[in-house]
Amino acid sequence: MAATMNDIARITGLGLATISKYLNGGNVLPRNKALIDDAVKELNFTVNTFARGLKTSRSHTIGVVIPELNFAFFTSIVTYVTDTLRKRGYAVLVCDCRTDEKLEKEMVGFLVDKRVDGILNIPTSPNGEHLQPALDRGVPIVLIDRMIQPLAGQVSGVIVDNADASRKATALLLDGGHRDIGIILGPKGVYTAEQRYAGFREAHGQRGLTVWEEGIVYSDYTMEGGYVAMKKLLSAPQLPTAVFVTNSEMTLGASIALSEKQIRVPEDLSFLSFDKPDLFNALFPTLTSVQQPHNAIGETAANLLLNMLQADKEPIQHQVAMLSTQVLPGTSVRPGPRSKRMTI
Amino acid sequence: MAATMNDIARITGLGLATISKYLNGGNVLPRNKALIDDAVKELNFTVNTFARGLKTSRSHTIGVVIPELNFAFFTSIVTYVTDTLRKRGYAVLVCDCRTDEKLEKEMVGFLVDKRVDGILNIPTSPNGEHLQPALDRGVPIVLIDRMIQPLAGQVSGVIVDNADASRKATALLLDGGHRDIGIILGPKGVYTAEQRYAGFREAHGQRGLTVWEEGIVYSDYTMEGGYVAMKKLLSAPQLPTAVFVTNSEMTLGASIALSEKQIRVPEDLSFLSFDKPDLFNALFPTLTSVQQPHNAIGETAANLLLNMLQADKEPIQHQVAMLSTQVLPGTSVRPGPRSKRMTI
DNA sequence: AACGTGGCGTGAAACGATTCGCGTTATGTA
DNA sequence: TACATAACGCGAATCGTTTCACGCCACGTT
Repeated sequence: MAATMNDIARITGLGLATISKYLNGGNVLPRNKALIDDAVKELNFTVNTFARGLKTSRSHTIGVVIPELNFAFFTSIVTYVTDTLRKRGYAVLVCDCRTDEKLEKEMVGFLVDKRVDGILNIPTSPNGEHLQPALDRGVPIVLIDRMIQPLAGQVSGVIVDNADASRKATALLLDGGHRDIGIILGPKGVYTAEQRYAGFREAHGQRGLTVWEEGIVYSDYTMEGGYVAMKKLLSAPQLPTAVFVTNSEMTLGASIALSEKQIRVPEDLSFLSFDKPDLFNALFPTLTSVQQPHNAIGETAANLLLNMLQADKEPIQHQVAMLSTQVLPGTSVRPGPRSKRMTI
Repeated sequence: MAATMNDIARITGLGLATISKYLNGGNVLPRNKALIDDAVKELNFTVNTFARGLKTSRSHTIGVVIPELNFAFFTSIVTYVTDTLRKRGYAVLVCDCRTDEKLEKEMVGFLVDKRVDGILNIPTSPNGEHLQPALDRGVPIVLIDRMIQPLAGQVSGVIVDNADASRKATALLLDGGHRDIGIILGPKGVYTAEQRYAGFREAHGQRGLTVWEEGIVYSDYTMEGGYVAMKKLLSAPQLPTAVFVTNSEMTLGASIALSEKQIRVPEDLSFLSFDKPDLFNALFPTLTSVQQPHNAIGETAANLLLNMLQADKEPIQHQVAMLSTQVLPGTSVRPGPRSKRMTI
């Protein structure tokens, strides 16, 4: 049914090799260019990706494995990644593993069987075992957002400097005089949560201050979790003077808890978020936040992978790109009661 | 490098045809089953999808084109669709066209070139031209959430009865005595927005009531849009006694506007939402809403497509599945001041 | 005892591109 | 004019499955 290169050869009178060469960007006489172009249009020809793949062993398809498609940050990354790859002719197979390690492993296998040229992964499993099938088959891998130490040297990665981001955010609060700072974190054991926690402590340490341990709340990066966590902070005997929420879903939940309790920001409480999506702008115009460069993360990851695919024979150079964040000033943070707590 | 069926044939001493048959679920002597299984394991063999595709012209890959990956409803559908399809061995290429008709068309072409076996589409373009390349090549199509009349008979579809849903929701308010009802709609011209608008009018008409025209606000289905729209309703000279928000993003935005203005639900205002995600439960435990069966929508769409793929030679029977919604009772709606407005 | 039947197995011909190693032609130089 | 060189074109093999058309064998039936 569909037209093949043989049909084009027949119509144009050219050889297969010539047509193939032209279709792949090679040099051909102008007359033949035109001939082929016409024939392609007339027959509505497109290259058969199966046949091409069979010869070249390349699918021009990339697999993306993420923990949850419902999380704004992940979705955003997927969008940028997909855009960048599609512009280079790559399609993207998206796999949401529901934060399930078993499912994640299954999906990597699935993608490998589908013969993807590379894999992008925001890992759920902390140890990286799930990627073994891909490594075994030499499928290039780029991790995003979360590192896996045991895999260093075998994969590339793109992360933001989470500890630094958290340090900067905390510093803003501490230097504003806050001492009783609440922090709502992601799940214990998740790379980003640990890093952000570390930065929080470091900022205190650098200033010779102790951390207000009661203010530390581990949650789950969901809107609901943020809501519950904020409620918990607000119902404790001692209230924080500032709260740092470490992702955008939780920020949404937390802010709903705030307005429920009629707590004014920043009059009653200073409020700082991690990663404020664009659509927060109208809602929380004053919100101070740490911004992750979503676009850059996605593009960098895609480009890193594309480079690995280019480097045909030379041994691949794995690298980890660390992107920096910036604090986006708002008015949701104001000076706190500096004197309230003692320095060490 | 990778093992092929030839290797298996060599090791087991069997013919290619036998191995192929077994691998595709055919009957083979138990002894040979074991032989093949062992060899497969030993060689770490997996079928080469390129070669298979070349012979069968099937990629076992489905393309999904949606307007925005950042919208909870769409993402949710993608998740269910992907799950259902993966269980049947199909991979999913996800394309977010950013509500851009030109991009949407481009993506359909891209998917067709990638030789997807079928396309699932929540259409952005209202006329369906963008699907022509797929139709020309006989790629089965299932539309989701939004119908395209000119394509009737050429594609299948899965929608919910939006008019009915909206009618039921509106009826709840009207029968509760509300007359000045605000409704926050999606963009004019978008299928679901029009349908929900129609249902809103019908509910009034059925009761011989006139619509409070000032309460109709077209927005854009975003959180930000819902926020702005609600603010607009609240700043008009005459306030609504109830507001119906027609998607979940806008509900979130609208409810933030409400708490900003310290408007209590349902004391000051009755509030009804369309499609409340699970994670709203903790935040708005009392919210009354119209529920769309996300899971069923995704599964039905996937299954409809799978059926079309099965029906190998017989002419495909196109059908449109219309799923129903249900009103999930909460306490965010309470009787309104029945007498305030006159019947016709 | 002859014969039909059904279950399994096999060889070889596709599917439609890419690519290697050569041939042919045009161009520039001595 | 002859010849080196570059530019371009061509034929044929090849990638790894699927599938068609048979062949073989063991049964059970009459």
